[in-house]
Amino acid sequence: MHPTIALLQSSSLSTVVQQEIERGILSGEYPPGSKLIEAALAEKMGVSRGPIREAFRMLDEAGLVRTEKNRGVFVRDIPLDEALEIFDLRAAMDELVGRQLATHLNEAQRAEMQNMVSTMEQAVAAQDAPRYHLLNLQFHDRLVEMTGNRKLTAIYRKLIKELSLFRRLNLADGWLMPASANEHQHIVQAICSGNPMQAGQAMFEHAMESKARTEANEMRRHALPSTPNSKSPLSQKVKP
Amino acid sequence: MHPTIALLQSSSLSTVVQQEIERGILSGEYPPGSKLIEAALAEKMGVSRGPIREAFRMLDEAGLVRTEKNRGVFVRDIPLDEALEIFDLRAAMDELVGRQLATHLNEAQRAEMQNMVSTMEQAVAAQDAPRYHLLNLQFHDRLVEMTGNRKLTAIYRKLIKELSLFRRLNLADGWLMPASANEHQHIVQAICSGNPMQAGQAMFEHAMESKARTEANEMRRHALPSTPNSKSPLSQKVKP
DNA sequence: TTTTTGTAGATTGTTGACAATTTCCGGGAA
DNA sequence: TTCCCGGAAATTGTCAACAATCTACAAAAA
Repeated sequence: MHPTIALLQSSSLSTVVQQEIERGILSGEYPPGSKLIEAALAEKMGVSRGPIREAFRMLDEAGLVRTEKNRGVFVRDIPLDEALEIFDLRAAMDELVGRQLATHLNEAQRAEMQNMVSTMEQAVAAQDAPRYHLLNLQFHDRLVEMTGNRKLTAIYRKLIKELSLFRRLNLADGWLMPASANEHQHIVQAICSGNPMQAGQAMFEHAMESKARTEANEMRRHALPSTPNSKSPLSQKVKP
Repeated sequence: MHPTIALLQSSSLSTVVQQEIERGILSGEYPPGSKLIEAALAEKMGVSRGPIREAFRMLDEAGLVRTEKNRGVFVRDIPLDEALEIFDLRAAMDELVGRQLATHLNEAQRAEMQNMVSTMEQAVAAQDAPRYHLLNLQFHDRLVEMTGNRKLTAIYRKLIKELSLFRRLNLADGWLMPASANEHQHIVQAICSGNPMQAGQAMFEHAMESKARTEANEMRRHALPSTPNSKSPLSQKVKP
């Protein structure tokens, strides 16, 4: 079946609107804290406000926006303490991933893992931080997916999306790339060794390293000036 | 502020409709697989279809219903394999709970935990299985809540709700109550000992016991006759 | 000056109507 | 009988209009 046809059959307007708004949020087009106006989005996407509102309810339940009655919906701004909580939760999930992969891993999966790791090492050698960041996300997402646990995969992805709303995340840790890459190598080794506890511990510690890095970044940033934000025509900054 | 006023300020129709439908689903009024009809629910609750649809989108994202385009929304029926996946995930989360509680636990929390355990032991002594089941849910929910990790708490509760949709869950394990109660005592001991690894392991193993019990129940049930279901005026059974 | 009040505009909350699709059911042919 | 094909009824998808609420700004009072 043609992909476009399949898409139109399975997805109503609410769904594609939801995906489009979600894309805008994750890409930074609608920054955290900004207000999403039903009428403006409806006109931009050429639909009425009904599907927009339904999409808002999905995004709210997914944790990407927050709704205030009679005031509107706003892109969520994850506070530091909540981000740290999410890191703890993700670490526990990653530990489970490591344990399960270590117990049943086939040859194709082993090859795929090592392939991803060497690709990331190339990015490190090329000093390509953005590419490394992307590959890192893909690596961990794929590992979770390889467990075959669909609920685990779904929730893990939700957590990653929420973490991406913690804006102070992505930058300024470029010089830590080699350390992170080494940890990945260690993870793959532990998983392939077939020792669940060791693999789980490697995953857990890697996740906690990521948490510690983020927290340190945040502490350092507390002394720096505030960053100005661009204003999108569809979103207005809410008053501070 | 008066509680009624605060309630009316925070909740729109979509929210109370969502809670009401959710209550109906979890209470079994709308059994898994049954179809939820917009117009019928709208008339029953005295609102138009708009809020009903918005509530449907929330429930869909929460995993309690499934939506098929142009066909309607159905109460989700969790298959056995997905239930087992959820058990694995919950075990990992419970392990995290045990570890965190063991590292920082104050006196009031310790007393509360032991209080809950002895209440449950009374229910065991009284052979009151329904009461024990309720207390068990409260015990684990409270433990998660005591970690202070809001995201963990929210996701844990979502998983519990989904598991309650796995209908073959609640019955026929009455004679295992003493074993479960003993495990609880062991959990509290481990947490109070301040050893994170031991506490985590106790929680993890308790959760996995629950998984094994459920799986064994399901295997046994495979040879039994199918159970007839009552038909609600607002929900129609979908064809098998 | 500072605070309060009132009004106009903007935005969200809700509803009912209409279009599109699916489901149900009866009739006819193999 | 069984299968396949209409057409009616039921149900969902979408939209536009109206009501309720909030926001912003200016005028009036302390």
